[in-house]
Parts: sequence; structure tokens; C-alpha cells
Amino acid sequence: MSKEEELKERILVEANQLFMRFGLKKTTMDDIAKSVGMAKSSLYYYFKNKDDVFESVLAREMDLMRIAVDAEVREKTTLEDKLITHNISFQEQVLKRENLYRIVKSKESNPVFDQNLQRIVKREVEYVKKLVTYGMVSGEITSIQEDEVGDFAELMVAALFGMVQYVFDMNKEFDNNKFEHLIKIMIPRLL
Amino acid sequence: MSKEEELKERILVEANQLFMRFGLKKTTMDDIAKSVGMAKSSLYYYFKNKDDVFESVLAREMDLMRIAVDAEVREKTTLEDKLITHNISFQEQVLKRENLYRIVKSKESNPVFDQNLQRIVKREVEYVKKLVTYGMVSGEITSIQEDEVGDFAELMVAALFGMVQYVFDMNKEFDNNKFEHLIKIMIPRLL
DNA sequence: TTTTGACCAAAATTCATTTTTGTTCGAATA
DNA sequence: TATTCGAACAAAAATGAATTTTGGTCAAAA
Repeated sequence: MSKEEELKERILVEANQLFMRFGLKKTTMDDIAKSVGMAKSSLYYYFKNKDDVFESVLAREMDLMRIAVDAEVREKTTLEDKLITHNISFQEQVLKRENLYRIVKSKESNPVFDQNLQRIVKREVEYVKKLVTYGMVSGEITSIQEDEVGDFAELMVAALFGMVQYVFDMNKEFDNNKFEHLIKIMIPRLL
Repeated sequence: MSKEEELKERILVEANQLFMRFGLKKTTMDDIAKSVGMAKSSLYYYFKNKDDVFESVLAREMDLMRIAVDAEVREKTTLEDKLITHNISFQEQVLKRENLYRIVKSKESNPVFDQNLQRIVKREVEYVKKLVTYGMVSGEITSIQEDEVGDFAELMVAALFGMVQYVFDMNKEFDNNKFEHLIKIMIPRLL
């Protein structure tokens, strides 16, 4: 990693902590600069503007989430276990970034509010599609049509986000059994 | 219906229209009074305060939704059809009240924001539980344990709200096939 | 029993002023 | 050359006093 990339990374780490703690609006470019230990104007050498910083923070966190989830999913062998693990792990990763998730879900991250959320959802749908497709290729599942995979993935991701939101709204504990239940209910349709 | 109840009803109808059109904050007690054709102070003869008006509007709309959904569900005979119809119909009813739903989901309806949303969710969970329990009593489904009904219902409602939110967030069309799909996927587990 | 206008305190809005903040840029630094 | 910085500035946000609107009360009227 080059010197420049390293510093960019450090900026994103500091910015992420500030965004998570104080929100998007209450975190100023000066706050970020001071956290890193540089002048405010120097930030503009690395990022186009504040939105660019936020977008980059988000992209980085999404990458980290993807890596963490994927690492756990890879340990599993069956599609059922992979899907269960995916949902539990994804939910845990979102929980760790609860405040960031709130920013994305709120209008605070306007005007790209919709785009960010949609990007996250689409990414998850694609990932689930990949898992299911893999299960088809390996012969583990047979009864689902190829053109139904997209619907199935959208459905499962909608349910997954619904459960995350449900837990947020209802102030309930995350219950991994629920996610296991979700998959166990949805899986038989695929076999 | 007594004269008093009739007038209360009219107030709620007018208030509902205003809330849906202008939101909670932008609708004043005077606006509501004028719509009904009475003095502002007269409203306080029928309702404790503005919050009471909104809560009553919400309660009324929830009742209307319940009646509409239930009427459609009753036409179906099998549990599968009942659940499919429930989800499609519920989603249609929410769509008709999109702006009211947005008020409930936003912090605008503070400080009872959480309570209202939770009430709606819980009510739907109870309804689904009732449907499933009915399917158990009638012998239509056998493999689910009695103590699992609650989990199943929570799961389905979370998925249902997830899909409604998904459609809102992604600006997609409502696709009834998706809801049918959802149930068809979840049902086999019950049989 | 129901409705109302007058009334009030609290909240919201307005608006002029000041401060903060995002961004640019040329010079300094390394 | 590649980075960093302070000065500068317009736009945005915060402030605070003055004004208007709004939620809510009440005694009197209908």
C-alpha cells in the first residue's frame, strides 16, 4: 500500500468514527482533519469534498462487511448453512455499524440517500443470487428455475432487511434462531 | 351511531385527509376545525388534544384496514390462500395510506413514534397467528409446534414489512407475485 | 349539551447579524 | 514533484430578539 493510500485509509478510519459518533452533519471537515492531525485544506488533496469522504467511508465499510460475511459463509459447505450464516453475519455487521446504517436510512445523507441504500440492497441481492446459483451448479438444489433465482434472492434480502428493521423498531434482541428459522422455512422450496 | 359519534367521525375523516396531504406538523387544529366547519375550540370538546386527534385517526385507519383485509381473507378457504391474500391486501391498504405510513415511520409523530409502529406490527403478528392457529385447529397443517406459531408469525410479518419498505425504498412497483412467492416458500414448512 | 370568541403561554417563524463550515488557491515545505 | 498549509471567501448555519402562529383553556352564549 502506497504512502498516499495509507493516509487515505487513516482519514477514512477517523472520519468513520466521527460519523458513527456524531452523525454526518455534526461532523465537520475540520473535525476530521484534526483527528488525523492535518490542516482542513489538506483533506482536499485526498478527497473531492465532504460527500466524497462520506461515500468513501461507506464504500470502505461495505467492503469490510462483505469480507467479514464472506469469510464466515465460506466456512460452510451446504447452501442452507451458507444462507443461514449469511443472514446472521450480515445482521451482526449491520449492528456493529448501527449509526452508519441510520445515516444511510435517514434523509440526512441527501441527496444521494436513495442511491446509497439501493446500492447496499442490490449488493446483498447479488451476493445471495451468487450463493443460490452456486448451489444449482453444484447440484445441491434442483427444483428452482434459473429465472426464479432473482426473485428468491430479492425476497430473502427483503425479509432480511425487514428483520433488521423489525429488531431496530421493536427494540428487540437479535435472535439468531429467527434467521435460522427464516432459511429453514425458505429452503425447502429450493430442493 | 349517535350525533356525537357522527361528528367525531367527520372530524377524523377531515383530519385524516389533511394529515395525509400536509403531514402532522403542517396540519393545525384550526385547519381541521375549518375543514369541519366549526371553531377551533370546539374540537377540544371531542378530543383531548392534537395528539389525541392523530392517535384517533390512526386507530380508525387501522380498523378500516383490518376490516378490508379481513373481508378478503375470509373469502379464501385454505391457509395458503388466506396468507397470500393477507399479504397482498395488507400491502395494498398500506399503499393507499402511504403518507400516513410515512408519518408513523418518521420521527414526526414523536414522542409516541415507536408505540404507534409497534402497535401496528403487533396487531399484524396477532392476526397472522390467528390464521395459522386456525389452520392447525382445522387440521390443515400439522408439522408446526404450537409454540412455534409466534415465531412463524413474527417472521412473516417482518418479511412483509420488509417487502413494503423494499418497494418504497427501491421505488419499485408492487408485485403481487412476490407476495405469493413469499407464502409459497414459507408454507411447506408448516405442512 | 354543544359551540364559541376571547385569551394566554408556548412554540414556531421571521429576519438581521454573527459565526461556522466547505471549498479554493497560491505560497511554503519536504 | 508531491504534500501541506494558512489565508481568504462565499455559502450555510447558528444566534437571538421581535413577531406571528398555534395548541390549549375557560367563562359565557346558544
